[in-house]
Amino acid sequence: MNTINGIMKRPNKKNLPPGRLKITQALKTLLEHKEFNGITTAEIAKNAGVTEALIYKYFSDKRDLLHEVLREYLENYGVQLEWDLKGIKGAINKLRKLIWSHINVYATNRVFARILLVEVRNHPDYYRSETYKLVQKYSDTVLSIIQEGIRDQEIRDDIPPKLIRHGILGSIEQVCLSGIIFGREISPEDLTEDLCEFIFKGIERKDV
Amino acid sequence: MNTINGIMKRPNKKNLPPGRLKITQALKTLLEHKEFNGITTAEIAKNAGVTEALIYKYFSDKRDLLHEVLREYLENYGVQLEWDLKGIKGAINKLRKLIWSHINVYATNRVFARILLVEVRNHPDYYRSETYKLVQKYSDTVLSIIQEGIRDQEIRDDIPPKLIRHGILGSIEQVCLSGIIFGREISPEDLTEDLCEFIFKGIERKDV
Amino acid sequence: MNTINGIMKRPNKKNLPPGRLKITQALKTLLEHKEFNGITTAEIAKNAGVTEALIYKYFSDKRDLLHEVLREYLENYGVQLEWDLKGIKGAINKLRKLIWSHINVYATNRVFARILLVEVRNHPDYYRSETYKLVQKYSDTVLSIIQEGIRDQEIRDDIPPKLIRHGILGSIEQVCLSGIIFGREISPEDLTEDLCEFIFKGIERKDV
Amino acid sequence: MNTINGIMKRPNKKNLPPGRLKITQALKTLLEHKEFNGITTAEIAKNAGVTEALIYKYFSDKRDLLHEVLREYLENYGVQLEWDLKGIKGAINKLRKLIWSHINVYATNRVFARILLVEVRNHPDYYRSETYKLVQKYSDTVLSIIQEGIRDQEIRDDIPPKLIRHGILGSIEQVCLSGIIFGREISPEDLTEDLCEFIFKGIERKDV
DNA sequence: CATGAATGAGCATTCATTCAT
DNA sequence: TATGAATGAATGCTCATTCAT
Repeated sequence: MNTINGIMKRPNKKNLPPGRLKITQALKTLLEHKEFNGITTAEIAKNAGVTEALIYKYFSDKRDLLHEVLREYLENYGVQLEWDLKGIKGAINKLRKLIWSHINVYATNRVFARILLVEVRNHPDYYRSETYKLVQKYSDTVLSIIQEGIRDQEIRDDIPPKLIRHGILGSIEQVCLSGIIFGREISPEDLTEDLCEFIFKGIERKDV
Repeated sequence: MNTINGIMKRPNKKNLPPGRLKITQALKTLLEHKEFNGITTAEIAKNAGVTEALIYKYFSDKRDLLHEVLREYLENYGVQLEWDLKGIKGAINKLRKLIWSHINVYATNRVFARILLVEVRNHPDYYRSETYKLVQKYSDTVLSIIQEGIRDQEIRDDIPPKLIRHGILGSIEQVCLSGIIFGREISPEDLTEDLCEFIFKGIERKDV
Repeated sequence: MNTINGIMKRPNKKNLPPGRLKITQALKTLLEHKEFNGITTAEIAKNAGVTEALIYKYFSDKRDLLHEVLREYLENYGVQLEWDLKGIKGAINKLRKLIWSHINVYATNRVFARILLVEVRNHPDYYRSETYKLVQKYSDTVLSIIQEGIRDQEIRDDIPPKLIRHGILGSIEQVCLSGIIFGREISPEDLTEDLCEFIFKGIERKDV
Repeated sequence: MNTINGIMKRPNKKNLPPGRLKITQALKTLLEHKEFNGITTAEIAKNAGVTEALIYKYFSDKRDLLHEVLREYLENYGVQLEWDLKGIKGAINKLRKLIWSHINVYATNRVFARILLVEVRNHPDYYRSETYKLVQKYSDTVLSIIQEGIRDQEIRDDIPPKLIRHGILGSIEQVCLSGIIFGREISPEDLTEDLCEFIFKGIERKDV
């Protein structure tokens, strides 16, 4: 089977031009130790072994390149999540797994986490990008699990589903953020445990 | 009495040159909406209504200006804290008030909080600055309250005091950080409550 | 034959980018009337008909540009000297020709002389530059002629060869310096005559 | 007697304002280790213990300050020379003493020498300054000694006196310049000896 | 006699971006 | 598919100089 650790290889990754791949890879590598604004196009090109001009052949500008890198991460996470949720029954169980998956991908992909939480957030062009739609799609996934839970009477129906979603995603960010910014360890298991205890106490339906 | 909200006006603030005052004020204002690296000296000067050169008459460079602004905040908070702790008895009670004071100053001075938590932390020159000594002084204050608590048998003596301090200050940062970065509300009362419950359960001495 | 005054045209000169050529040429021209520190990058760029940024594409900084210009001169002189020494027999005769060549290149290339004698000398980065190695190579050439002279019993063997070299090169500088700084005429023939009389009287071996 | 090493104290030196004295002294000190263009007004003021503004109370600009410092040296040298020539008989003997005096003042006052030989020469405002008149006066002194020598038939009358003067002063500069620029020792006795031998052979009248 | 406050013009250097080939 | 050459608009910072007091 064409998988690595349960992650499907994207088939189109193969036929992307080599220069393009080198560029995105170079940015990822550089982002491990520097913040995006501190990285120059010259640096990216040099690390990629291509010329600066090539960046502008494949990406409309420097931020667009960042969005594309983010998109790769998001797509991988999308595939991963789909895999992770397979065979799980019940909305609460699905949410628990999703929370773990989310925290885990932040814990193991600091670059991904940092791009999403600190690099793109304050820039309006991000919200207009194609990449942002992937985040919205993910957001929709979370919402539909919650709605499934309400329908199946696992989750209280007196809190607006979107508020629940906001609570969940906000909490995840909150517990991960300082770990990401200050480079501290993030323990997916522990954080998931703490978070679920806290969240589910509030949203789970107390059967009559 | 010469006070505002219990904060003594620094008498020397009056005889600082007007240009200097305008510059620090301009930076504070700009920091409300932009991050430090995105603010240019030209912008600061224009907002202050002075020339760029004047910045370098009063500050050795752009970062030094940032440190000076931070110092003003720190000095004010130092005075405020001293006031706040007056008349409070018992280490636990003092710590509770200190935690509230700390969270409150972050909640009401977002610029202060952002400088301290995100702008200066990664830059080594900060740790060599005079300003950093104020932070250390504050850190010492926290430590001496903890030691007082241990001595008076309010606080467990089997955890190293510095570890307790690290836990307290780290928790404060953790709960405030996402509020600060994403510009969300911070409720000093609620956060203090949550935090104290969590912290004091761990450190308070169970009387035999 | 592809020569000018016996100097081989460097073949790689042709395929240097035009902008780079324009920049070095512009600096050479400006150095005829101004000292290096008084020349701004803006001036260089304007004279070259390029933008200031291009200077930094080809040279790491302003002084590096100066070193590159100096290197061109040194390389040309190196080629010239090799040519000039061809077919000359005897160390004393070679030294005489070398002295004339040296003085002559100063006399005809004031810019070259001024860079070498007044612009780079006091700056430590020069001594770390690649260009400086060319000067050392030249220095080695002089030394080996002296050693040849000692071996062939043309030159006294009771003075350390390096001291002899120091005397020769120091004298050349001394007699040329005021001409260069005050823009006076330099007569290679006369100066060589005077210098050789003085130098050779001291170092030539009196046959027993 | 009101002298130091034979140099008359200028009586007006006493009633110059202290700030002015501090400024000129500061520049002299700084010139020992840095070139004039590399010295800032801020530096001068700081070293003098006064404010930058005061410089502009006493001097019209930075170069004017330099000229004033030069003037002090020139005035001192003028007084010294007058003293040195006292009681000497014969133009040739006077010239010899003058040459020694000139070289000696360069040897013992590097700052003076450097100002005169490298700092002011290329700047047209120097030639319009009051200070330049002192140099011309000195030049006149030399000329009149030469004319005295011609009149007394000590010196050849078939070379224009001004050409002789040019030769003498030019030679002095020539032999001192490299010592000054490269910071080498200057030996007044030896250089005077060499120079006089060379010069006097050319200009002395061979009696029939 | 001296200062404190402020400035205008300029400096070397950087960087994302463009375009003809 | 990729490059080499070039740029325009800043950027942080410096410095001689002015002027009211």
